[in-house]
Amino acid sequence: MNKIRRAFYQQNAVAAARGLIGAVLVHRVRGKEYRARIVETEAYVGPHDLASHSSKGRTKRTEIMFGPAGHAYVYLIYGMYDMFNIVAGRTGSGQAVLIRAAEPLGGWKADLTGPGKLTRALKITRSSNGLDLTGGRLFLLRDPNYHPRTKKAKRVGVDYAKEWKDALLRFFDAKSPSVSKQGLR
DNA sequence: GCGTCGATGGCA
DNA sequence: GCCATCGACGCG
Repeated sequence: MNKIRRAFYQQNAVAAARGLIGAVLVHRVRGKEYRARIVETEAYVGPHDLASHSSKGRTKRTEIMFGPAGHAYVYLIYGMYDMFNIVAGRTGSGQAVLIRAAEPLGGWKADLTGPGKLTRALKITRSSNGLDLTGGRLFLLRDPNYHPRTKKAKRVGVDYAKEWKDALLRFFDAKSPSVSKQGLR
């Protein structure tokens, strides 16, 4: 398995979100290594996408989304969950991919069937906001031997986003039992 | 197996 | 006053 390089993340968010289904997420923290296969993602395609945080413009929080691709965008939601995203596309385009669900690998048991549960189990927190994902701490691997059955659907929890709320920008592996609860449609 | 609701904090 | 969520409830 090869580490995913910056050129991959520099694709637009839709291509990156689709391409990350089946990839392996690796987090090395406090002497442990957690691995999980990504089975669900969502694309946030830029400031014109009313569901995207970048639609609020450049603020302290969204600044990272407008930076170079391949960096982590981690933010707090509902006062208690960290959401893990990957900045995508050209620098300044305000795109990102939300990692929504995964399956634990390597004999490790965990429930990763939702974006909040995933970050909690993998110990990904806001302290990793801005981290370069081409480094050795938090990164992704492409698995040439795994072939997901990728389907697309509406994004979850974005009913406020007007004409963008029904866009088919969520991708999931129909072979996986670990898609988030809201996920199977 | 559903729908509803409360927890909880950063942000604009 | 929102939220890119989750788990606990109450139902019958």
